[in-house]
Formats: sequence, structure tokens, C-alpha cells
Amino acid sequence: MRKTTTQLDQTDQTGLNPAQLEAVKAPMGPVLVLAGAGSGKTRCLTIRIVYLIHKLKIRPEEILAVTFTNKAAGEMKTRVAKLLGQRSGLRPMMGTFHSIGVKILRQEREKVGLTSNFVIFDDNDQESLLKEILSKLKIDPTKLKPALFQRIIDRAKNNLEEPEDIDDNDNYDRKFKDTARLVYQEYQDQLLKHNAVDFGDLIMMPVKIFQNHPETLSKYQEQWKYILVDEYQDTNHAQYVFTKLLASKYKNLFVVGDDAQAIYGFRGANLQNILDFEKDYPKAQIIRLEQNYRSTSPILAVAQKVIELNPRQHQKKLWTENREGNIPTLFRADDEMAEAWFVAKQIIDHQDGPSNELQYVPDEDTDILSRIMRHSRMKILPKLRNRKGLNNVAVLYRTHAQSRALEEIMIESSIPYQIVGGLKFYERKEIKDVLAYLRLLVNTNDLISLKRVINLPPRGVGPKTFELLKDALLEKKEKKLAEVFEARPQIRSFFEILDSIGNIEEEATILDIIKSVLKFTGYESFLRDGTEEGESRFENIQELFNVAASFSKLPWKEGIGRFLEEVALMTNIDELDENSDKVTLMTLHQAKGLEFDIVFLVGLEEGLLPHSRSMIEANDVAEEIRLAYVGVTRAKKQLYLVYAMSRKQFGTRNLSVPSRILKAIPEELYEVYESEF
DNA sequence: CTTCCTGCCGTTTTT
DNA sequence: CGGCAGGAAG
Repeated sequence: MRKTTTQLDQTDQTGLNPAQLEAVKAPMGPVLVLAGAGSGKTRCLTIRIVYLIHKLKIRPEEILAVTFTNKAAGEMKTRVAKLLGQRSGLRPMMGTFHSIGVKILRQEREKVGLTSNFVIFDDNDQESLLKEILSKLKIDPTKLKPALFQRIIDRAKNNLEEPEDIDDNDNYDRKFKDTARLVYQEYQDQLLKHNAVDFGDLIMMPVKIFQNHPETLSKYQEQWKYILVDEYQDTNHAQYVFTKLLASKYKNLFVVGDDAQAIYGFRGANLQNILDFEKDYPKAQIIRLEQNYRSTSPILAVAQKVIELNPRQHQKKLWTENREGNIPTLFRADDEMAEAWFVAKQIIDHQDGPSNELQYVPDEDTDILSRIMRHSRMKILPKLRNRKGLNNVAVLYRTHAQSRALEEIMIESSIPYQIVGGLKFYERKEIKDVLAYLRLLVNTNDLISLKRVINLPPRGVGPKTFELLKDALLEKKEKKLAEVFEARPQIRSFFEILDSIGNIEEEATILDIIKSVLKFTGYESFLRDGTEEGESRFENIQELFNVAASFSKLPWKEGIGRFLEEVALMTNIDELDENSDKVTLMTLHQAKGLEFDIVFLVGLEEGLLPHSRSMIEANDVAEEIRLAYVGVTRAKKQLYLVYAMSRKQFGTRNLSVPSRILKAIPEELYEVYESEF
């Protein structure tokens, strides 16, 4: 016991201030911690978990902690384990709403008509399914696009509403409302037939189960008596109801968030959830954390001006004791290449010291076209020599498309970099093909996967044959199926191959199975067609083995199930490797919760940040401002603000206007970087 | 059914 | 500029 106390005291002494300590030790009941950027809110939440276990002697398995990403959950798990020491036994449940939703669904699947080994459909699967439904219902997909229905379905599930109230599209008319309902219904039916769920279902279905089965809700209320939620400002309505139901019995709900950092409105996040916390829980304790431990005061001064563009939400003013610090730098680039060039030059200067090699000799003529053309002569970049410590540097942008120019220059100047997101590993064709084979293996109802792989390698199955096959399978008509097999013997052997793989003894590992699939289906030889590209695609699959290997201790069927689940719920940010010495390139959304010594915030232009699509509604612009605020507050020591006077998009060059966000920052808060290039 | 080519359309942000 | 859907030819 003595040791326990000492450990917690040590925890307390590692720099928690009185306000943070108040949060960690808040009495049981509803608690809202309103915490500014860089105030250590996630840390408070983590330490509170340890406090509950150590000081209050709460059993770890009675604690549920919800994080925003799997990566955050992983970090929290590591930290909690470390703080708890070598204690054996159970751990608190930590994960995202989605990963927790899956766990509940696995337990309660029969209540919503799912059977074991159901699969999770991602956006692409969703789109394929919707396309089929639209053609079946004779809806013109050029007029009412599958993407529109995806939005409707998402919104309905996020808000736990009927799918009818979408009005943000010029296609809207009276008939459309009925169509939306019809498509939604058919879509849900089809999902069930495929033994599949989508992302929205992972939250919505557990909520429905809780609502329809009080005894089940009660079971989970008893299981998790202590609930903690991080990034509460980004919860949507379904997640809010999910939390509220679970917490309604014991009301030991501890939520942490910052309304100034709410950036997921487009995904259904409802800022009102955090603003109304006091209304929902009248006895709630509100704790404010306003001291910032991350950034220096010149950076915070900029952040403050940015967020002041928005009307006041919760009153909060950040402050820091880090008075010293470099003043942020503003750079006006001619175009996106010059912007990237500036980033690279700053990194090289920082790592290797300022270099004269870099001097650019300007032309005499100063007209805009000549300046625009200059980047063609900027390619004289030295190579980076000192590659240590690059993981402290991040380049943040609004859209993935902006990464291209940056990437080019990074390669040219030998700056190691990692791009988070964009073309995801798991979105590559060959990877998705292999995953589809695996999905089919554990869930023969997954016709979307069947469609994907039945003709890989070509087995003479086109759309027509596939329709016949699908009908035969759906209606379970042996005779029809026999006919199809008769016409296309290759289909029969395809199923025979899958069958024989499916009958491999239980002790086989997931790796054996993947190898068998690659070999016996002929996919491997199909992929390795002798071209260099084929070989590199095959290498990607090799990489998949590394991930799958961590499931090789399980019986293969279970291993594949877990593997597929992990892959489906994996996010870009989970792939981020902080220990590799590389500059990180990512979107502002992905940067949430992270921090870097040096941050470049690029593309500060009207139309990009705030994004043109956001300017239709004032509310959406407010979210863009918060996004900029998130970006600025990622910087610990040095902040660069960059914009380009012209930018190429869709192959044509456009002149751009500096962002209103820049205009909101008084000139004395930054220094302008002057250069001839 | 497969392959190859043309032309069109598009880019917010993601669990 | 680039990805991909859809059409024509083999």
C-alpha cells in the first residue's frame, strides 16, 4: 500500500499545478474539464485513471476511457500501465467510440441480427453497395449521386434521426425525401444480408441495443461505472447519447475538452454537447485549465488573435510562464513551389546552419508572370546533412492536395519526411484485394468483396455473369448456382479453392492462410507480371504480413477477424511514427492533440483556409478559424506562417488573396521574412 | 470478356 | 494535372 501512495505522489509532483490536481482529484459525479490548448488535459485524464485505481481503490475493469484515435488510446494505455507499475490483472477499457462499439456489437450481435464474423464496411464498400442499390431502384446515379446518399446515411446515423432532412443540395425536392428513406432502408437491409456494418452503425447500433434492452444497458452500466471522455467537443449526437446512457446510472462521468478546438462539425460533431454539459448534469463540476505548458508567449499571442476572430464561446484566456521565445515568422511566397522551397530552406538552415549556397539571384524584371515562372530556377537546393531531430518539425496544411509540392521539394533537398494520410497504405489496390479475399474467407455473405476478387485474376466473370452468380447466391438456389458453374467452370474452382483454404486446420496461422490465398487463387502470379510495378505491389503485400504477424498467435479464423477489425478502424494518424527522424507533413485535422518544436502553417489564403467550401455558412467559417487556432497552438518554440500569391489547382494557376486569419494578426506579433526569391 | 483509350470531373476536413 | 468511369475494339 505504501508503495502505491508513493507512486501517486510522484505522479503529482511531475509538474501538476493546483488546477490540474483539482481536476485529477475531483469528487465523483459529473465533471467537465474545460481546458485550453497545451494545458495537459489528456495527461490529467490519464492520471485520473491512475488516481481512481490507486487512491480510490476502484477496480480497473470498471473504468472506460474514450479517446479520439486509437493512437491516443495506445499512448494512454502505455502511460497508465507505466504509472500502475507491475500490477498484474485487468486494465481499464480504453479506445475510441468506434472500437468500443465493435466490442459491444460482438457481444450483443444477435440483438441486431448479425452473426459472428460480421465485417466492417468502409466508405468504398459503402459506395459500391449504394451504387448497386441505386441501379436496382432505378435511380439515376448521375443526378442523385451515391456520395449524396452516403452523406444522408452518415448524418442520419450520427444524429440518430430518420434519413430525411438533408437540404444542402440543389437536387433537393419533395420526391427526394422519400427516395432518401427508401435508399436508406434498402441499404440497411443489404448490409444485414452481407453480415456487415458501417462506421455509423458501430455507434448507432449499441445505442439502439441500449434503448431497446434495458437489461443489457444495465449490464454495461454495471461493467463501466466510471467513464472518461477525451476531446468531448468533438462528440456527435450518437456518441453523446451513447455516453449519456452508460453514465446515467452512476453519473461518474469525467469529460475533457476545448470548445475552441472543435473542428469536426462536418462529421456531425455537436459543439452544443460541451456547451450544454452544465444543463445536462446540473450538479456538474466545471474546472478550467488555462495555463499553457506547450508554447512560448509570442506563439500564444498569435493564437489568441486568431481565436478572437470568432465570437466568444466559453470564456477562456490562455497564459504561459514561457515568456521567452522567438517571434513567429511570416513569409509571402510567389507560388506553392516557392512556399515549399521556403519550408525546406528553413529546415536546412535550422539543421545545418545558414548557407550561402542558397542565394537566389533575382531577375531585373518584376512583372508577376516572371515571378511566377521563377520556381523553375529555384531548384538549386543543397542536400540536408544533419538529419537528427527532424521529428520535431511539422508542416501543416488544410487539404491533402497541398502535400504534393512540399513532397517534391523535400525529395529534392534530401529531407526525410513522412506524409500522414492521403494515399493510405490500406487504400492501395493490391492491399484491398488481399483484404477482400480474407473478408470473403471469414464471411461468405460479403458479396462486395466477392465482386472485387472473383475476377482477380481474370476468370471470365464480367458484370453479367456476376449478376447471375449473385442472384443464385442470394436466393440460395442450388439449381441456379449449378447452372452458373456449368457455364463458368472457373467459378466452381474458385469456390473450391476458397473452401479448401477455409478447411485448413485451426492451428494454422493467419500468415499461412494469406500465403495460401496468394498462391492457390493465382493472385500472386497475376500480380507479379514481370513488370517493376507488379513487383513493387507485391512488396506492399509483404508489408501487410508484418501487420498480420501480430495476430499469428490466435487460431487463424479469429486472427483474421481481429486483423480485419484493426485494419478497418485504423486511421492515418495511427501510422504516424514519432520516433523516426522525419519531418511530418499532415492536414490540420490530423495534427490535433500533437505538438512539435517547429511548425509551418502553409497555404494561409482565402479559399484554402478558410476553405472556399466553408464560406457558404458563417458557422462553417468559425470552424476554419478554430482549425487555424489548432494549427498555431501545435508549435512549441517556432511558428512559421506562410502563404502563396498564386497557386496551381486543377492544372491552372490562380492568384490568391491572403487569409483573413493573417489580417487578424497585428503586424507587431510577427516578423516578415524578407528574401529575394 | 478484356484491354485500351478518351474525355470528363474534381479537392475540404475523417472515426 | 491526374484518376477513373464508360465506351469501342479485339
